[in-house]
Amino acid sequence: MIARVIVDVPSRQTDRPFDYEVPSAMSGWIEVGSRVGVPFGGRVLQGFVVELAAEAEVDSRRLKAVAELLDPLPPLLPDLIGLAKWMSDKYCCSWTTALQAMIPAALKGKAERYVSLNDSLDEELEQLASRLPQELLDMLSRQRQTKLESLKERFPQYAPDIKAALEEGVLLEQTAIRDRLAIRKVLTVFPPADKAAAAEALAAWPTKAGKQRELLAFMLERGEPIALQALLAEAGGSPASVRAVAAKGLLELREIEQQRDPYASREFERTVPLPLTEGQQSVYTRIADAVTRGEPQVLLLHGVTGSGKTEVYLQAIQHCLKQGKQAIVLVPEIALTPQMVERFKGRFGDAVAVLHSRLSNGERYDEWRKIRSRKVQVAIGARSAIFAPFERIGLVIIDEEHESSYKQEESPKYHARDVSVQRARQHGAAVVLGSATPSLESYAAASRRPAEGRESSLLPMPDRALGRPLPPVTVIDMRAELAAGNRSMFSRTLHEGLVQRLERGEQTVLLLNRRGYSTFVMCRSCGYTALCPHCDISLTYHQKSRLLRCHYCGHAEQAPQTCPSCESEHIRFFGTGTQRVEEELAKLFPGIRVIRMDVDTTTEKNAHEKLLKRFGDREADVLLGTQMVAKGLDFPFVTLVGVIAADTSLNLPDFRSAERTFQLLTQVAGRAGRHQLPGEVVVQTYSPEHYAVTTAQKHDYIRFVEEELKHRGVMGYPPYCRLVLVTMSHEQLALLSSVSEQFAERLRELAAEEGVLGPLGAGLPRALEVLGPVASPISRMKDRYRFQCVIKYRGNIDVPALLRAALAPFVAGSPQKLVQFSIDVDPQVIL
DNA sequence: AGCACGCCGACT
DNA sequence: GTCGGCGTGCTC
Repeated sequence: MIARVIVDVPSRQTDRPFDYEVPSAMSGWIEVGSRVGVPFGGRVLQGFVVELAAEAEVDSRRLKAVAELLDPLPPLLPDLIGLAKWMSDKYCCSWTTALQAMIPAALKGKAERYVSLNDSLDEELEQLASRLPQELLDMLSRQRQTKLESLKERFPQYAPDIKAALEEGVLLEQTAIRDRLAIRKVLTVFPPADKAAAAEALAAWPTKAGKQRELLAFMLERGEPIALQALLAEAGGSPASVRAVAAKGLLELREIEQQRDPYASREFERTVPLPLTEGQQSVYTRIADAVTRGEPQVLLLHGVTGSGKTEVYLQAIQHCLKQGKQAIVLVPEIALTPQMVERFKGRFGDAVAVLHSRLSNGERYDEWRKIRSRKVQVAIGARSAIFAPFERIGLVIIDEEHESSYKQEESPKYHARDVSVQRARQHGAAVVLGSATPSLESYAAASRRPAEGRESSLLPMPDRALGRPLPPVTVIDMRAELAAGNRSMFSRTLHEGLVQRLERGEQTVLLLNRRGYSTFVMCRSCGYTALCPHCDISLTYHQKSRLLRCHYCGHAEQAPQTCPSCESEHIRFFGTGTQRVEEELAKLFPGIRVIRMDVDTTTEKNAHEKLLKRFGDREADVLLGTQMVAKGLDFPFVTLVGVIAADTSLNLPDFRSAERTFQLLTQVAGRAGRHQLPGEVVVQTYSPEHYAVTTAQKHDYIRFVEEELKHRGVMGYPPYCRLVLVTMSHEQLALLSSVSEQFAERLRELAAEEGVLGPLGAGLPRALEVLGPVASPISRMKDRYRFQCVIKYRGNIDVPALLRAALAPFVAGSPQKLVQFSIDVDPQVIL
């Protein structure tokens, strides 16, 4: 039998299956989706079996055999192998890059090379002693297999001799793929087996080594095993002292396996389905129907904030499970709060696996294994949870489908929404896109007139579940505030609102639209700003470490005391916008309790959750933060939401800036007055007449869409066309400039040959434009200059194929001289 | 990505 | 004359 394998080399030339003989011992085990180690170009690499065949396509003399099978249960399933191929076609990445995105980091094995003595060659071995140090030979005879890497590390000067001995065959080399991480082990200290002897030893303990004595006494007292770390924390002492006691045979120290379950210590109160409102019921029926029928369908659930979308999801999933199928729920990373997890665990208990970036690699691996081993039927997680290895998916839910975090910024630059639709197609599953502010793309797709005899795929839920009205939104023109002599960052209305909440003991959420604010350094005398020496971008000031850091390349330097340019002392560090707001709040409202949530305060593990819990327990009056306070929070005592500056995101030169602003305002407004107490929203802006602001004020999504569609149509942006962003980079500006011109020219030629080159505005059903090349918004990064082309097209054009053809002349050559191309299909930001 | 093969400059 | 630079091409 032949296995066709995609090897883990992400290059264009190796982006195809290679044939391998399957050894008979593995034949029952190897399947499509198996992870294997295969010999490839003189070394062993990890790869995935993408096909099994009876006959090889290459000459049998060239055929090699699979070296090892890495998992008893294939980590991938045939449908995922196919999905990866689809992704590599659509997003112009290699097949292996797409495959890698589907497995937990723990399974990204690397080949390790081992060395051992060739025992069959006695004479030569003796001769070896003259060339290699005794210590090295001892090491080899002691352990049967020694890592080549560690040998090279310990005996760097003998590297050539080792290499020669390997070539002669006196030393043998084996390769094996080692996973990055296996089952977790914890060093644990066990109390003495022979208590009496230990007690005796303790009594007769010499005056020296008092710490060891203490440790032993502690363990005798305790009588149960304890993790080494915990022992040191409780009883003091060092690992060395524990080892010393263990060496005397009075304690035992060994590793024990530990199961990682991030939620193991938590009890989740079971909940039962709530009665649905009329609006929820009809939406539920449509979804349940689609799941039952098993036809792939995409439904857009447009429900206002607080309309009870989650309850509909929960009951739809329940229906899906009853059909014997599995369900995947995608949420934006930031929204996967304990509140959210609790709702799913509360309804489905142990049938849920939770996958999010806050888990350690090991925890994520264990959650993933629950899915693969069929122990759970529901997976909830961020973007990559769409690759959960379920075999029979009935329902995929994408909550807050408009969120930009569903697009992966690194290769493979996939959009989880599009991947979901493709995966659902393979399974006959329904996809439910849920949002209070659907993306224009999804809304346009869903509101197209349904095919004959079909119902619309747009499911509106215009009413709030608890019957609370949407909160009134007051828009404050900050220009008028200034004219009236108010130079504070709080308008009089917002100030008054805060005073009232403090008096009544209610809570306020303050949103700072962080874009536009930054943490840069500027000299007030000469205007100098600190820039990264490797990237064309200002450095970010980190208050904690007093360092200036580059966001893109990691460069860090001391923050200067005086201006490096004019030596003035008027150099200012503009802290995060939230810090400034916090200071202002403290000044205006002495004694106010503020919880600030931004990148600075949420870096450590679970910080996000702890802060929210404190706010939920009413330990603070104000929750102040960036975008992260706008999403999915539900606190009954929040009656005021203030947006400090609505328009910072409006003025960005990106075609989605109005949409982003509308979404943000609508989302954050939805945080107010969700329960018994009525809420109110104050939006401060310098552009009160902008349609993104006025429509958000009226909670009028439809009106916003109409207005925004007009603009998109005029400017030629999605959903009227599709975009591909090609970014090219190189150290040498001149070379980059010439290559990028040639590439754009070649692309236009190829498009012309296909008969599709032409302006989008001419009303042709198929048209493609190539804009640029121009310098990228960040024109230099990590010492490489960056140019970009934007491709706009409409109609059924195989753009990836065109791109591949246009790239062909530029992929050969030495890596140093090669211009790097990065292709982003359906980019979120082009600026 | 590595690694071998192959054709032109500065050395014993 | 040779060692080594890295351009080119292949890996089942």
